[in-house]
Order: sequence, then C-alpha cells, then structure tokens
Amino acid sequence: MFQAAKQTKVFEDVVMQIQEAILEGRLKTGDTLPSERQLKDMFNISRGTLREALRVLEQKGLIEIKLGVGGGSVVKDLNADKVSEGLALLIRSQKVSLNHLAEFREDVEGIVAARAAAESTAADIDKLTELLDQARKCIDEGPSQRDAFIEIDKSIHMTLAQLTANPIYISVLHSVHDNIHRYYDEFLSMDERELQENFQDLCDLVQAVEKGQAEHARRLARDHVHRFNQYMKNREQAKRDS
Amino acid sequence: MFQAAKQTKVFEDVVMQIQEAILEGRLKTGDTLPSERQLKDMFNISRGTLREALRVLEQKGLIEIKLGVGGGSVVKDLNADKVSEGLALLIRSQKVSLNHLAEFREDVEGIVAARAAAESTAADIDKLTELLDQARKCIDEGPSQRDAFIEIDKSIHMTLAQLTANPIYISVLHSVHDNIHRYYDEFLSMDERELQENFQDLCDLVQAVEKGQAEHARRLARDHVHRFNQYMKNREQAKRDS
DNA sequence: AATATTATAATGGTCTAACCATTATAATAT
DNA sequence: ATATTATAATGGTTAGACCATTATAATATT
Repeated sequence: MFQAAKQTKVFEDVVMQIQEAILEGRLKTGDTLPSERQLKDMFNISRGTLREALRVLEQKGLIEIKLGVGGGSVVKDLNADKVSEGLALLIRSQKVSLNHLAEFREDVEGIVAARAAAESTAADIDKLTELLDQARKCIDEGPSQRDAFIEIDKSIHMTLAQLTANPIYISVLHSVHDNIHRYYDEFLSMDERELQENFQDLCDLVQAVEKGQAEHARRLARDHVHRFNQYMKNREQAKRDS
Repeated sequence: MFQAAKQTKVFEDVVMQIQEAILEGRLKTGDTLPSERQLKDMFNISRGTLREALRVLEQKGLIEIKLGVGGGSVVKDLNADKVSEGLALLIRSQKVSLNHLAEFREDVEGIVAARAAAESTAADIDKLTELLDQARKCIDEGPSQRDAFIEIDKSIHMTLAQLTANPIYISVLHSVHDNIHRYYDEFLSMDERELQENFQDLCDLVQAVEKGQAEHARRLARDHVHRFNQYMKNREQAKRDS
C-alpha cells in the first residue's frame, strides 16, 4: 500500500539541490553562494551537515570554497580535472595500465586528427604552424628543452581537439594527457634523434590536416602517438631489466 | 629564507593519509576502517572534520560508508563509476548537444568493434550469438518489446567493449550509454522497420567480429550507430516542427 | 527444540554552540 | 600619498550531545 520513505540523507538532498541549480543554470559560473551561516538557515540544517554537502560538491568540481572576507562557495567552470582524477585513481590502483592508456590514446588521437582535417580553417592552420615554429626552436636548442618540446607537442594535440568543435574530444584528450604525463618522468627520455623524429611527425600531421586528408591524418597521428608510446615502453623495459 | 608553511587543511591531510593507505595496499578492498570515534582519536581531530574527510573519500569512490552495528567505512573496489559521473557532469554542464554525443559514440563504437574483431574468441562469439537470439525474440514480439530490445542492443555493445580487454573503453562506452539514455525517452521511438534494420546491423556486426574483419566491423558499427542516431535526430526535428 | 519477538549496544547521522584562522576592507597613522 | 593597523565577515575546527539504523544477543512463544 505504501512505498519506502525517502532514504536519502540530509546532506545528499542538499548536494542534489545545489547541483541541479548549477546544472540547470540557475547558478552560473562565478556566482557566489550565500554564506554557510545563511545556507544552513535556508536549508534548515546544521552547519556540519551543510559542510559535508559542500565538501562533496567541491570534490565533484562544481564549487570552489574560498577563505576569508568575501570568500565562500563559488560556482566553478566545470572542466575535465575530475575525470582525470578518477582515471588517475584507476591507474594507481592497477586497474588501468600504461598499455591500456597508450592504446586508447592512439585511437583517440587518430580520430581527432581525422575530424580536425575535415574541418580546419586557415586560422587554425596558422595557429598550428606557429606552434610548430616554437617546437623547432626547442629542438634547435637541444635536449635541454625536452620538457618545453613535450609541452608544445601537447598543445598541438589539444589544438587539433579544439578543431573538432566537440567538447567531449577536448575533455577526453585532456584527461589522457594529464594521466600519461605521470609516466613521462619515469619512463620518457627522448634523445636528439627521437626529438627529431617526433618533430617530423608533427609537421607531416599538420600538413595532412591543412590539406584536409582525413584518413592520412588519422594514420599519421596514430603512428606518431604509437612511436611516442614505444619510447616509453622501451624505457620501461630497460628500467625493469636493470 | 623560509618557505610557506603547510597550507593544507586538516581534513585534506586525513584524506591523503587514508587514500595513500588504500592505493599503496595497506588497506585492501573490503577492509573496514576503525569507527569514527576511534579514527578521530587516532588522527587527534574532531569528529566533524573527520567526517568531511570521509565524505570526500566516499565521493572519490574509495570507501563506502555503512550504517548501524558492524557498519563503518569499508574500502571499495575501485571502478569506473566516478569517471562516468565526471563525464556525465561535463556533458550536462557544457550543454553538449545530442550531435556531440552521437558523433563521439560513432567513433568509439567503431574503434571498439575493430579491436573486438581483432581479439574475439569462440566463447565471446557464443555470448554475442546468445544476445542476438534474445534480440530476435524481442523483435518477434513486436514494438512492445522496444525497450527490451534497446537493452540487449546495449549489452551487445558493452560485450564488445569487454572484448577489447581495455577498461578504458569499457568505462567510456558505459558513460556514453548512460548519458545518451537521457535522450531516448525524449526522441527515440523506433517502429517495426527500424527495429528490423537495427537487428540486421547487429547480426552483420557480430559476423564481422567473428571473422576477425576489423575494418569491416568498424564501418558496420559506425553505420549502425549512425543510423540509430539518425532516428533520434529525425524525432528531434519532428518535435521541433510540431 | 525451533522460531519469532524484543532488548541491547555499536555505529553512522545530525544538531547546537562556541572559538580559531584567514582575508578584504575600512579606519588610522605616517 | 602611502603604510600600518583595526574591524568584521567568512570558512575551519572543536566539543559534546542526542537521533536513527542495524547486527547481535537475550527472551518469549509455539
């Protein structure tokens, strides 16, 4: 005759209400929520319970909590950080290996390159060419600029993701880069020749994108990432042998 | 001369300590942490602060908090749920269109099918064939079993993801399905003919996977999802016109 | 003896009330 | 005009109490 009564805890109800307000746009990025002492009265709960709710919202990446006068809970512009964090936890807990991540990255970078090739404009190509110039400078200065080169490499890939005009690719690729970065310090140490090869890959890739050769761009991107992964696997193996 | 002193809040320190204990294996899946009253004494903090830490760990998917006698904080087996949740928030907040989601799904399903084709075993094919049988039964019973058919369709795609043996594909595809489901009720209403077409797609796809035809499987999967998306777009358009 | 019921106690959930720590702003001094 | 200091608002933390849920033990019933 009756159905189970509400099982949700008080703080969960508060989380939901604030989350929905944000997702539905009633609270916009940058908006500051009322102070904790006001909020607890509005929800008619204790401050401790409210703070548990705010902590959850913070962990979800929906708000940021600032200290001091003029502080409070500010609605954040949601980004891929929490997806990255979740992936990072999976990786650390041995649920996802470097191989899994590398394989996924090859596929995704291929797709992104193909879609970018199909939709690039002259302005996009200018930006990519500019990044290639910066990369060349790094190379010319030798292996000391390895980290700078890798940073630019990443920018090129993220720029391609932007060209797809699909925020899912941007977020996913962002997460992948964040997490594969964890392995760089441990396993990656490109030498002069490897840096050169990588640079050539990027030049070819941008050219294919410029010409709108989607399939070619896909293969180049996949090969490029594959080679990159190979560097890491070799180093990983060498480390294991030693 | 000096550097900034520790800025971390008390609860953050507790989160880190427990998280590290879990990730380093000092706390294993299924282990129950001491009770809150014991923990607060061990960390020498108040219960409120401890509970903020536990809420964060819970939201991260690292622990589960149970009520009553014998309850407490139990270390969870980490899974991709939190990655999905993060993606879901991104999708909802960036107001990703049906088109974005559909486009991404076409690519990912294509990749998954190709990789599945490259690695399928006889046992896998048996399972897929079993699912196809169930789908056929749904079709035979007419459009009333539409939801059941869609559920099986989903199972087939998730089974393919499993064949890749890469947990990233599994979690990403899971997340995509979770989130595209949001649109089903609103825009999807397949008729007899559409159900038939869809079923035929699936049969062809499984056959390609069985034969190990990776590229063919990719194209079939993409076309299948594309057709599926087309149904929704048509309905969306019709709804807008009315 | 087997089963159903009830009491117990441990645990998380919530509340109240106070004080500490940080920080933007206003007031004051230089 | 600039530097310093006080103010007050806000989040961070603490302490202690009581409520709600639930596995287990004790008791009653058949």
